[in-house]
Amino acid sequence: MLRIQITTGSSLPIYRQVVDQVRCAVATGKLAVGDPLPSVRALAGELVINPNTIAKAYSMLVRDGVLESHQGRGYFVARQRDIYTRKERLRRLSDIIDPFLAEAVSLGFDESQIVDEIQKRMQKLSVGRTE
Amino acid sequence: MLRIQITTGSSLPIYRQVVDQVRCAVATGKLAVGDPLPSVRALAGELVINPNTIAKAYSMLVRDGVLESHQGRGYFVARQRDIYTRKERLRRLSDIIDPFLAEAVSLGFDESQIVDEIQKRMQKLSVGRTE
Amino acid sequence: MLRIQITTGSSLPIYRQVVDQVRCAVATGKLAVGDPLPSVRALAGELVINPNTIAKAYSMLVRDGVLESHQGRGYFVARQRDIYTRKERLRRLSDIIDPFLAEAVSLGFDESQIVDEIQKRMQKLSVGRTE
Amino acid sequence: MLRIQITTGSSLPIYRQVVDQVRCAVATGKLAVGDPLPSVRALAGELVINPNTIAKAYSMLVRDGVLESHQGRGYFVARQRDIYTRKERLRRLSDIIDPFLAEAVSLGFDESQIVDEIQKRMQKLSVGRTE
DNA sequence: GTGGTCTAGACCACT
DNA sequence: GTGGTCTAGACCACC
Repeated sequence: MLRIQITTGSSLPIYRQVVDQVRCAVATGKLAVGDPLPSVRALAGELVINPNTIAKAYSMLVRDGVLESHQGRGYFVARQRDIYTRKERLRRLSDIIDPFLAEAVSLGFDESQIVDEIQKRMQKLSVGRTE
Repeated sequence: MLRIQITTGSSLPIYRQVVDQVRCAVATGKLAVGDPLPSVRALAGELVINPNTIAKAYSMLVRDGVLESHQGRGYFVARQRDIYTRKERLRRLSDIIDPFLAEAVSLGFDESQIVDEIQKRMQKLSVGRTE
Repeated sequence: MLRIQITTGSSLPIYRQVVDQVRCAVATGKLAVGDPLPSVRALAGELVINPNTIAKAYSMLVRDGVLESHQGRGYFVARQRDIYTRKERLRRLSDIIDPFLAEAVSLGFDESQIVDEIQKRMQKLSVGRTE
Repeated sequence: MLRIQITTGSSLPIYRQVVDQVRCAVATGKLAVGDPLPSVRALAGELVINPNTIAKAYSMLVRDGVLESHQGRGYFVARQRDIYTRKERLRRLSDIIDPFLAEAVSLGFDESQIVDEIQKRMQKLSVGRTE
């Protein structure tokens, strides 16, 4: 069962932390098609946050085709399909790269430092990978 | 004089778009130390947005040491200096790396693709650099 | 909960009065790490001023690392950390010392009187310190 | 003849820099009663700023009883009189001490460091003192 | 309920 | 003309 962790000390909203972690787990293979997710109430209780926040995160993931909900049984990883064309995905990537780089560069980091830090972070994400 | 472009309807707030573009222009040398910026009212008029929005963007850049304001004269590019400690800069970098990577990974990109795209973008930013 | 007082009609802008008082409260331990601040709207209502003015004060305190904001929950005292380099802190100190001394000297006070008064004030600030 | 220096790189408005320096010079005895000041046009030309700015500074000093203007001859240091009572002067001092200390303390400086820095600055001001 | 963004418009300070 | 402060009020995102 996926282990979700949130940091209340972050400026990133809680529901986004949940969405991002589930997406990452699916993208990296930590969660396989058909795997169940923690129930809304269980997860909300464990993280000591409002169940509505989890429900919102899950339903966004359903809307995006990452999860499926089965009435009375819970949420499960959906069969993945490429929703976006390659071009669309690249456009979305560059949309988020530009503000990220603007901030990083003006913090005084150069290309190699940024890439280094990204590689460090990616390795942490990949730990526990099942695939 | 710097040419700023914004897209209303983006999820990125207008004032952030302005901040990012000014930061990039300064970081890449398109704007040099002492260069004046478009006046708050002029830029607001040109972009057809409220002057307060520009004022907010500029004042954030002042707080980050990118610009200086001079009452009655306008905003100017400040002499760049290290205002944040190394630890603080790393903290801010990691703050923006995590949501960025989460989004990129969930778009289906892997580490090498993300790094590739970042390197491409960085090269484009450097083109036109004066210093 | 922190009690903030402002004097309209002062030459010091309202948002600066708020910033200064919160800073003092945090620096002297009257507010501890994690303590919540009055909500933007509640404080604005209590002081009978516009919420935007409080929002401006709080967001400056966030940029200086004194507070943290959490969407939908409120503002909280942040874990204090050194965000500015030693050089930058000295630069900021000298920026405020010169106009302060110019004013004090022109009021007819000499060095020892100014230092005396500062020491008195500092002792008052430290009274009530918790840590 | 008094030598006035302004830094356009400061956030302190030019007219305030002029006012403060004249006041300091008078308070420390660098300028004695009856001494002439540089003419508005001469000083404006020397500092490469708008004559109105100097005129404004001088007329504020006249209003405060620091200078006297003699039609066609220029501005001169006025016979000093105590405009404010001791109580009033102390009130004004504490008015400016509080925001100053709030900022200094939250920059991480303690009492001895602040006093040190003030003593350094005061020595610089006193250099060239005539009295 | 909370904070975040943006608008429209006023009045003041500075050059 | 420039920026700085403040108000009033809207709409959205988050919990």
